[in-house]
Amino acid sequence: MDEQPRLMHSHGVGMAGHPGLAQHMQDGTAGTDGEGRKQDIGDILQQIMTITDQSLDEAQARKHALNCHRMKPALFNVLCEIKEKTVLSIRGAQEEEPPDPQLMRLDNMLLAEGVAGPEKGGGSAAAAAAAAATGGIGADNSAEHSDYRAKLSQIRQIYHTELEKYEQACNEFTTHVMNLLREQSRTRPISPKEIERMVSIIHRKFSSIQMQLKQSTCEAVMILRSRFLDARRKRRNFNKQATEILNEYFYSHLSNPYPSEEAKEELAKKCSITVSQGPDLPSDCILSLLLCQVSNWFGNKRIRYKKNIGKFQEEANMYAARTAVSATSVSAHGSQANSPSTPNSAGSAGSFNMSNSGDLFMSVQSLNGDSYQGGQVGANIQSQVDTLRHVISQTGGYSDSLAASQMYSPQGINTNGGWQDAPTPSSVTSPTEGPGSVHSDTSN
DNA sequence: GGTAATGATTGAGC
DNA sequence: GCTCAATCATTACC
Repeated sequence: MDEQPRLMHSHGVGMAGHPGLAQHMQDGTAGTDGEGRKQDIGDILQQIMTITDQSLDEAQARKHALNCHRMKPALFNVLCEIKEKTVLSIRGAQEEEPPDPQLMRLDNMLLAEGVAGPEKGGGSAAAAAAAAATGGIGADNSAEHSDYRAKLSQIRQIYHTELEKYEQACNEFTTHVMNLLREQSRTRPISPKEIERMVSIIHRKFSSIQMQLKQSTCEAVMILRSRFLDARRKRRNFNKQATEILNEYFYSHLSNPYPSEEAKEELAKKCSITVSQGPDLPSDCILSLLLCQVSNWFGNKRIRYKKNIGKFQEEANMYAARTAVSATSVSAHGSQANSPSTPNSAGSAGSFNMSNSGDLFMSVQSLNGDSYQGGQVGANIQSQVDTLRHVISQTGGYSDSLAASQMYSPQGINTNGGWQDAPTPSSVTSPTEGPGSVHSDTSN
């Protein structure tokens, strides 16, 4: 063994910091040749101090030599003594810490957003809500929805990749440190508890890194969310088709442009509002948003129409004419008996007047006995009645005295500024009401 | 850039 | 809870 002589004749190292070792030397446990032993110990310590500077093979050999050194037990005892003293200072640091509330919050959020935990279309509700809010009536929302999901999925992927990396690195490092400590336990006193403690320290360090990752991920999700959800005011105009459908309904129900929940739903579907939603979407949430859009539209329309009827006249004419045409075709193919206000009626209504109009409404009611939502026939009749009202009001042949103009302009709007036909059955009154009063043909 | 149109929001009233 | 009215904020058009 070449190492032995080198160990024995290395330069000395001061022992001032190791009184325990001096004690060993004094009490003769390390031999009788005090100076020589001192030199030995100095050499050993020097070897230990410089071991990291050496190559791996060299260090390995040196380590082996040190382990086999006859002074090793003495050094080990000294180290044990030192440890006895220092271990007191680190005692108490082993108490288990309660779970970090911030970490719990982050975990919960990531779980709620679908970033952490099993992938089940997490965040799709938010995406759908965002898409519905921003895209609104039209086909764009599904695109936005998928865009949101794609980005969320990207975040999720990055998060999991990084998390995996951290965990792997943590495990590797822990294993490495454990091996190192076990190895070192041959030359210095290391208890399994200490190894355990070291492992927990490493885990804490890595978990703090993980927390940073979680925090960054949460921030990314929040930014993504806000970009979609805060865009609620970033409105988009409904597409032309949707607007036409809504307008058609509005002008064909001008006397009572208050669609019921079912009608709104129907309109939403008609307008292709139905979001192309995944199987995991909460449809009730989407539906309520879409219905809200329809309600908003009608609310805006009613007010704006009422405020400036003249401005909407042309539009009203157009839709009225369109409805009349469609009603004609419907009645041509349908039962005449069921359509008292078919275009034929309209044609004969060249001499349409208010009283007739009132009678007509009553007959419509007696026929249908329901609101416009009551059924297809009722809806057709209602549309035709409203159309007739409008067409009549627009025909120049009528004198100013003709109440039709009062009916249409503003259509069904009472002196209080509201549509006279409150959607309550009680609003259906005697046909002998005064001129200008519009009987509710759409009583709910 | 100015302006009209329009979807959304808000607060009051019922 | 719904509607109205006012308003905001954005878009579309010139």
